Amino acid sequence: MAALRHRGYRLTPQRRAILEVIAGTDEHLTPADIYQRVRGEHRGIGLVTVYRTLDIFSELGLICELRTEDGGRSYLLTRPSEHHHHLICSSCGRVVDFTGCQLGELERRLSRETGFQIDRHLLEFTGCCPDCQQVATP
Amino acid sequence: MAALRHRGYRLTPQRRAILEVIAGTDEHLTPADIYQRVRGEHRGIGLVTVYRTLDIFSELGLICELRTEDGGRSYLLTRPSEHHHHLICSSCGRVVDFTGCQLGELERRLSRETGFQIDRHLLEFTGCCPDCQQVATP
DNA sequence: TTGCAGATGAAAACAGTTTTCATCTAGACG
DNA sequence: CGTCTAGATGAAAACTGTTTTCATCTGCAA
Repeated sequence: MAALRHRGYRLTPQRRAILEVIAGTDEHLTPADIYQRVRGEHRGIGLVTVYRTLDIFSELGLICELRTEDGGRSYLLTRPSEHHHHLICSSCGRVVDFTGCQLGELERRLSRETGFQIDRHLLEFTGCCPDCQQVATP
Repeated sequence: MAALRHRGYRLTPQRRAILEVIAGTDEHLTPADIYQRVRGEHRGIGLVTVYRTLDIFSELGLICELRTEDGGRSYLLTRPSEHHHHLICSSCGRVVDFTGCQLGELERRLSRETGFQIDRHLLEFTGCCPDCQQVATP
């Protein structure tokens, strides 16, 4: 939260509430989800504010944005602050972070072969989490 | 194109034109791009038809959909029909396919550690292609 | 040919996101 | 403490990309 002030942003109750909601769960939430949850304790808040705040948080690296397959977006508290990727349950939407992608070698190979100067990558695994496997196959 | 008929879809001039446009370039095109190009030779076509056709083609595996960072989508002829990923130039948008991601071991590790039953993954490298590097640094 | 399921295009509906603008307020300063 | 103001907010409107609806058209099997 102090990060906000350091960058010249104000610390408003709305922003505090939004961050609390995101920090209070390990699900990934869409802007609409967040809007609804924040409204519980903060009646008059507008969806616009949620969008604006998410932009700021994500620019500051406090939260991390992920794109779902259908083009929607959702947000998640940045937990491991290091470089990491996501493992997503296609059934319940649960997201698990993992580190250690070991793509350095592949990146070097591609760079050599194509001449691209590679500066980032996106890796996502999708599957069925243990809980959902149980439900699916009784 | 025969793939269409085999699956019970009709072979219409609109569909032919759309596939031609996509096959005629190695850029990835958004629905709007495709619409515009097809209109050149096929005046009355509607954007709706483009959307519907893209859905079909992509379901048939003729083209492959990719999500851009800003949530948009674009399409590309499926060139290597095997499992492959993309290397995208962040400057000009050029897309290069590559195979051989060697994520099998990582997938097994994750599966073991998290209990997820993993069924697919998404890997994308982003960087600056050789042409754009030259333009950027003269 | 003919018949008709499937395909098309126009317009309207929709969902998610961004802009605009008048109003409000966090917090720096006196 | 108040005061002041750049920055923040909320409501409504605008926008963008996509999907639905529906009346009309057409590829193609018989």
